[in-house]
Amino acid sequence: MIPERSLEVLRAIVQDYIQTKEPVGSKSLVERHQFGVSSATIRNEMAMLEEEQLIHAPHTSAGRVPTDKGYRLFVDRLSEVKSLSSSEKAAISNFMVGSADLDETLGRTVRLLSQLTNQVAMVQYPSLGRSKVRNIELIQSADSRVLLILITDSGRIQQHVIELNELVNLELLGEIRSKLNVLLAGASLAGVGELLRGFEESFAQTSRVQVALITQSLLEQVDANRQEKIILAGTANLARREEDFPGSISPVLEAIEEQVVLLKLITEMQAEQHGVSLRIGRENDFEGLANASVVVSGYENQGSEIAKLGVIGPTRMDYSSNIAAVSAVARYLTKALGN
Amino acid sequence: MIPERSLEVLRAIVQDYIQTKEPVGSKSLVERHQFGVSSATIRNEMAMLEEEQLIHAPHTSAGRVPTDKGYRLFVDRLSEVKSLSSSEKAAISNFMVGSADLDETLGRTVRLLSQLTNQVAMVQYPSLGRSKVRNIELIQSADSRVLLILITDSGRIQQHVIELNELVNLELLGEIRSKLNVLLAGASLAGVGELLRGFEESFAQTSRVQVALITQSLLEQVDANRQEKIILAGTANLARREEDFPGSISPVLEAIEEQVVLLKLITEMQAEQHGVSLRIGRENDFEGLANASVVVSGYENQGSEIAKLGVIGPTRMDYSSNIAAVSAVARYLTKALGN
DNA sequence: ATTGGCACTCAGGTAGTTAGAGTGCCAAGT
DNA sequence: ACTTGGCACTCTAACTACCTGAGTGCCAAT
Repeated sequence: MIPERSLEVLRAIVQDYIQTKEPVGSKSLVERHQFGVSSATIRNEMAMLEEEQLIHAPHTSAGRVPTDKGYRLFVDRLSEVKSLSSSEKAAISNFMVGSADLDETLGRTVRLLSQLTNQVAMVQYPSLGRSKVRNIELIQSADSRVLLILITDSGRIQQHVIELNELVNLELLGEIRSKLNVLLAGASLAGVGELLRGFEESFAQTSRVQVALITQSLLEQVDANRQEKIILAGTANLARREEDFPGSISPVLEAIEEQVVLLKLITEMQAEQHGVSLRIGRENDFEGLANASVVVSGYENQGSEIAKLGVIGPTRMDYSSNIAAVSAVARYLTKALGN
Repeated sequence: MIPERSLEVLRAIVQDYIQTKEPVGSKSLVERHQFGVSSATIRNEMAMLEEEQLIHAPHTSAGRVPTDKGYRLFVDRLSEVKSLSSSEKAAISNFMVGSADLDETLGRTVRLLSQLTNQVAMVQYPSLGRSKVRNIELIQSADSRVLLILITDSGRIQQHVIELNELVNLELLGEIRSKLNVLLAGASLAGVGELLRGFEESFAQTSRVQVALITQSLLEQVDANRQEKIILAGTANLARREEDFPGSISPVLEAIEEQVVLLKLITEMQAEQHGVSLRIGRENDFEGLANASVVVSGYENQGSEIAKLGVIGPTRMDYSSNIAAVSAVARYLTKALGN
């Protein structure tokens, strides 16, 4: 086991490095912190820590910088979650006021999070996996087009335009609509496919083509929910931290622009402590994020997690405050969705 | 007037500079182009061009770089719009295939444009100013909530959730819905406010609160359309061109993240030639875009312009191809919306 | 008007030097 | 068994000096 004092030294190194952005040496360390010992002793400690791969010297005569492993140990065992300042809490409450609309709520949330952390913030749209159908509507939107609207019990609304290639028959549309609702109301999205099997056979031969087009589109809607969506804010914060990314920020920008990558990342991450999950540097198995850390928390509706939100920043980020912010915003969002 | 040959020299300078990213000197100029004259003559020409503020020397013994004014003259009088390669045309056609949904069409368009140009692409959502109401739907989305859907003749669908604070009365809802449609179908959005005046008075006293809530939300919907929306793609392309932005890319990122700035910019720009409008460097009166150029074109539906799209990149961009791409994509989008 | 020639300028690269921060290790002290 | 002062050593970053080459402006000759 690593002795207590070594851990203290590690903590000090991480804190100083985050603050000063300079590799930290033994001398400045004893100056800034009250260890009861001399720099030589600290040097010995640092040699141990280096042995353990927790810190690393960029070159022979430079100070030490935490490794990914060092940061990991720091967040797991050494850091306390800062509580938010009252002005931050006020900002959160203000942001959340008055929006019934899911799109708007999530939009506000992501901007809030990016302002709070000064990092790139992301919010995943609620997964519909566990949702249920509340209502299905079919509305004529042009001569030969129908608008399909799917409302789920989590309040998510999904719409899609269907091209029927022939004039819309309003009577038929009404019939399809009510039959669909009778059949599917309350059903889980996962079960929709099964329930729809053979659905068009309850219609007259001549209508079946149209019915099939509609049910097919409905299935696509349900399926489209598996490939979820993420919204981002604060991309400019990345550029402002440019010097924190050796090389260039462009691989990071590319990674976060690629929804697929982000989604994969986010869904792989499982909550650790404080309901927050994080990946540090190369723990992200995506190359472009080798110098980035990701802090993520789930948010809930009706008691179960429906999606995630979080921030992305340089490995040298202030983990304490970012974890606090992500976790707080997730809680507030959960609360906001509760109404 | 500036003599013909001087203009030839300017064109050569712009072309070489765009290609090599190096200030271009008199000697390399005569090597790369067949002017029938010596480098000394070119030097004289260049002195004239510098007099006219069309080019500029970063320092005494360096080559010349075009100024904003120089680029402007180049695009206005010297550049020919490249026609797209057949592979580019193919890419456009492919991208446009099969999407009836406005959201999806615009999403594809913006990604297409960013791939085609290797710049940051933007697409503005259609302005509803000149649109007309096609259909209004009211759907119960929870016990005390109603989903208001507004469909316009440009195919745009807008939705909003209304909290009624009491149980939804389905019969009343149906009544409101049909009366609204009778009243507003075909009306221009601008006229909706006028038409709704006194609308709730045709309902029983007890219902008026709910009716008012709904009409109010409808008006907000219409109003919300004045503050338009822009979607972006290819932000990572900025970072890849980092060296083209003296200082840092972060002001540029900030500018394009700020929808308000972009919208102001876009709406101020009026079509010049080839239906394309551009702002070069400091012609953008926004400071953060001092080293950026913006290429914009309008796209149409039913014969009139409904919104704009374009790209943003460094002033040292390939104007010919970008203008060609923007203009082509705008035309294709217009065509796609025609269906 | 064009051109070859020439003196001049200046950024950027190379090389050498220095200062300072930091290290590892050892022998002595507690 | 730790701790510590001391010391030799290392390496980067910063500064200097120097040089090279690309490019210029100007002038006298064509």
